[in-house]
Amino acid sequence: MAPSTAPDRTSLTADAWAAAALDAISHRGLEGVAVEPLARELGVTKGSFYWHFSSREALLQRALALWEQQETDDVLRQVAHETDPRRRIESLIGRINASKRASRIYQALSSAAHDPVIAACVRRVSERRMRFLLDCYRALGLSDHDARLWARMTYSVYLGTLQIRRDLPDEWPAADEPAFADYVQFLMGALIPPESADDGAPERDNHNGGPGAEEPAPTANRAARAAPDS
Amino acid sequence: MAPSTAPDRTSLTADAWAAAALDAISHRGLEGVAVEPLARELGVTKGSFYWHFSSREALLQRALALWEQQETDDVLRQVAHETDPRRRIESLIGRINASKRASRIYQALSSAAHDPVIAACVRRVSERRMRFLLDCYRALGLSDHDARLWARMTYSVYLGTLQIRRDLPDEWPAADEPAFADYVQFLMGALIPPESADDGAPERDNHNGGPGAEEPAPTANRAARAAPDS
DNA sequence: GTACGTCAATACGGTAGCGTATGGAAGAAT
DNA sequence: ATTCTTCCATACGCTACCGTATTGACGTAC
Repeated sequence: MAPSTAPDRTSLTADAWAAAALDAISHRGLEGVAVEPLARELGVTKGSFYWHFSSREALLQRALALWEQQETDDVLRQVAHETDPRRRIESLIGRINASKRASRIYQALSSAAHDPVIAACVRRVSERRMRFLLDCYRALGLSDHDARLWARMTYSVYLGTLQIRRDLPDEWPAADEPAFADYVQFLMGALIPPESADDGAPERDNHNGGPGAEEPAPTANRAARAAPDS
Repeated sequence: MAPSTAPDRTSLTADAWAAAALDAISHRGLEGVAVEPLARELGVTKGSFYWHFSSREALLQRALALWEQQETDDVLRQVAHETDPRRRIESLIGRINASKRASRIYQALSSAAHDPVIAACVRRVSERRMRFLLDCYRALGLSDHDARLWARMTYSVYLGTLQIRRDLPDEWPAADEPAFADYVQFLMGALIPPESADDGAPERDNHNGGPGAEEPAPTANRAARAAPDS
């Protein structure tokens, strides 16, 4: 009878709970992750929850793991196919208007850094993003020092834009307005160092000639780790 | 009884409660603003609170008003004396390392935008900051359109830097390290349009690899330090 | 069928926090 | 001194949530 009511009545996986928890975070913040309200949303009761999880804390940890994985997978899928570092940066800048949900989760977690578990998770994600940018700028031929300056600035712009989009929605143009493409273009000019005419090679080959031809050598090029969100 | 840390036992003003609430926000987030814990911290009981305020909501509103006022006064006090727009921007950039407490409050409030009252307050403060930056860039001779591009980017860098400082403390240099002044100098080169005031496009002839190579902007040298205050 | 594992409903106890009711101490006003 | 106002303590009920215990429905193995 009624084999397909609104939710699948068959069962509930732990990941379904974790996904619901992430949703709650994005909508109501971290404190919105409460067992009983979540159970109501899922059409079950606490009895179900405490079969899958030992505590609310366990749910949070699973949700964090899910988020961390999604966050890295997403970027890998969308940016990794691009090999030219300049285009990688451009692609990242162009994705500045991506998922509101992802940015809400990120900001909620970041502002809940009292919890050391959350803080460590946020830190790992941030480090991966930063390292990705750093590698992009190094691949442009910048020194480690200069690449760090540029990466810091670009990542700041990225994070700050998420904030502006939330705090000043009027200030942020819709993705289909010309002002949006306009601003993205402006950023691409401002956040990518000039060609530096004397240094002709746009992509300076790696000093380690080894895996130059081998495309996915993971040891030499860690630029395939992760980066900003979707 | 038990005046543990009570500075003055005579009485308690509503603003003292509001200040304590802001402190709680900066340390434990918005949900850290709870009547009974705050009362314990202040060495009194709920009886006192509900004499001064009608509800927790009223306390939050008062705290928000206090924050909004402090936030605007702060900037006015520190930047208004500067009249040259270029130096104003430089001064703002130099204050990027200012109060950790203020940035924590800001981020906690921003990530609690479910509450429309908080959202409106955050929005007013953000609008003010943005307008201030906009006026700075306009005063440099940029068109309204271009000034908006630059202001957005600079405010993004500011907000994003607060995030990085929290999420990646290792990535952020201490205020007394040379790397800090270094980065601030880099930002001043990147976030202030070149002197040629007739163009607004983000084309630059400055800095291709950081501030070390050539002499940066002519008026950039001080305002490169600020102290974290809490 | 019976037995067992899976998943969930129900009922219960416990805690933290909000808000109210009431009374009381201390100074000011009379 | 008596009253009034200010400020706070105590005690209470209420709700939301956490976590546990117990039971039951349902499928599958035997």
